[in-house]
Amino acid sequence: MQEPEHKFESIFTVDCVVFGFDEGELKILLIERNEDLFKSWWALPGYYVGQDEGIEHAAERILYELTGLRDIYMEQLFTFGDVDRHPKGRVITVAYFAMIRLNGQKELKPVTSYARKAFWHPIKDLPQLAFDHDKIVEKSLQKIRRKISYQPIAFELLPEKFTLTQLQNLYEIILNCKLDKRNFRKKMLNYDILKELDEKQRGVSYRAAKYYKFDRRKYNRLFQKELSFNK
Amino acid sequence: MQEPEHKFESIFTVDCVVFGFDEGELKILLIERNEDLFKSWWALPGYYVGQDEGIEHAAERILYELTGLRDIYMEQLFTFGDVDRHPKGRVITVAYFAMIRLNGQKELKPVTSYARKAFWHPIKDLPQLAFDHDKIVEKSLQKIRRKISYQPIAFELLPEKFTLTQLQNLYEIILNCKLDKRNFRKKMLNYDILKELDEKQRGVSYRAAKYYKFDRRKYNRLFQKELSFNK
DNA sequence: TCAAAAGTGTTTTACCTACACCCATGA
DNA sequence: TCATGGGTGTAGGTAAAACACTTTTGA
Repeated sequence: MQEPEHKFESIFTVDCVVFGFDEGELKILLIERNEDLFKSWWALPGYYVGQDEGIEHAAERILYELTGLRDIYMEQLFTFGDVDRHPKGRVITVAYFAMIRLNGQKELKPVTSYARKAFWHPIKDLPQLAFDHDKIVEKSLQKIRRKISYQPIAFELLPEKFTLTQLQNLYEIILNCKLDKRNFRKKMLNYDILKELDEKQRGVSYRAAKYYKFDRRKYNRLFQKELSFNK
Repeated sequence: MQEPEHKFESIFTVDCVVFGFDEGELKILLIERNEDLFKSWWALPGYYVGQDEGIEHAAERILYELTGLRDIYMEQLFTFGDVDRHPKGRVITVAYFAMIRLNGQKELKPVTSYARKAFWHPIKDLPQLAFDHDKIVEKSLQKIRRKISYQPIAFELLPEKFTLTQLQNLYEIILNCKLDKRNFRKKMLNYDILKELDEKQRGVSYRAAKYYKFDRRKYNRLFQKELSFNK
């Protein structure tokens, strides 16, 4: 199987597209690079995979180092390996995407030095990105658009308690279209994966909305069914 | 961004899961290895990615070398990089899957020497596979099961002309369940992506079935719509 | 009392499901 | 004429889509 002219070694990395939802906007986490290469450019948080480290582990580690968050919904997205994607040589990157709830906190504190800062950027208004990271972002957007319509990943982005309107806004932003309020509610509540709480919004100058939370147990049951396909 | 203890180089490869449909069975193409490592074991066709070769290109090249086929539907599946997936060191592999029409030909001639032989194996009855290739096969099966229900990739497996019953059989085999004949036909024809041909089966000792072919132009229109999601 | 968002039902339409018999063909 | 698979329609149920007004709250 070896033909030496084809065999070579490559550096490989992971890059993470971390989605958050805040101020009514879908955002992704970018770092400002502190390296000679693409110095001061914005880039996706990414890093070398360790010699004795699984890829998934590397992705989780990087996310932790940048955000202090663990146990986050995370999924492999795609592997980008164009010959010329890295100016200094062949670097193959495995992209992951993650979705986190910001819970109101405005800033995440990186615990590593390999980025000068980490900031949330609205997806609508991204700066120019280093390497082929714009391609990676584009692909991850396609992915969550498709995924949201058959799996309720949107909940990962919302706070523990949320109103149906907040949920609908999020769907509208991800799918980039208006949804009908009554139909949306009917459909969502029909899935029977939301638990209505006793609590209501407070301090709003309009009729207070009920809070709901996501019922992961019920969801798992539903998703089992979804996997068994439609006859 | 560099922290030397994390940076290292890895060999990387592509592996292809090539699906075919023949004798009423879903099959995948396996090679018999001719290397010291896993000698004489069955494995997915895979190979080192070249220094100046894109990953996708490598996948296409390998498929060509093993089957003589080009311009095949092919898609990146997943990247497998467990630390211990290769006994001789860290090898990361990008898996692709492909679907080809066998057109009645029983054998494909590899044009390389890195496999002793290449054979079609029924998916129901696979031999033990080298490395973690069983995991890769499992993942690709999940993928096509899901994909077939929102994209008509099944056509790639059938001959140019096919009967609705052949198409239904293929769906049943991939989805692993019985489908209702009338409902299946109604739904398929409703998609309006099949062209009815004048031709019929010949030489069969029962009522001859009409041949259809896949209308890629109409399909593309449909798929555009599908991508714009449901309000 | 006003502004702003919450909350609520019905009708129409399309699609999914279940189900059984006659037809055409070659042996 | 027989065996084999090809081919067809309908009724009932479920989910999606379209659509507008009343309610609650604080300022």
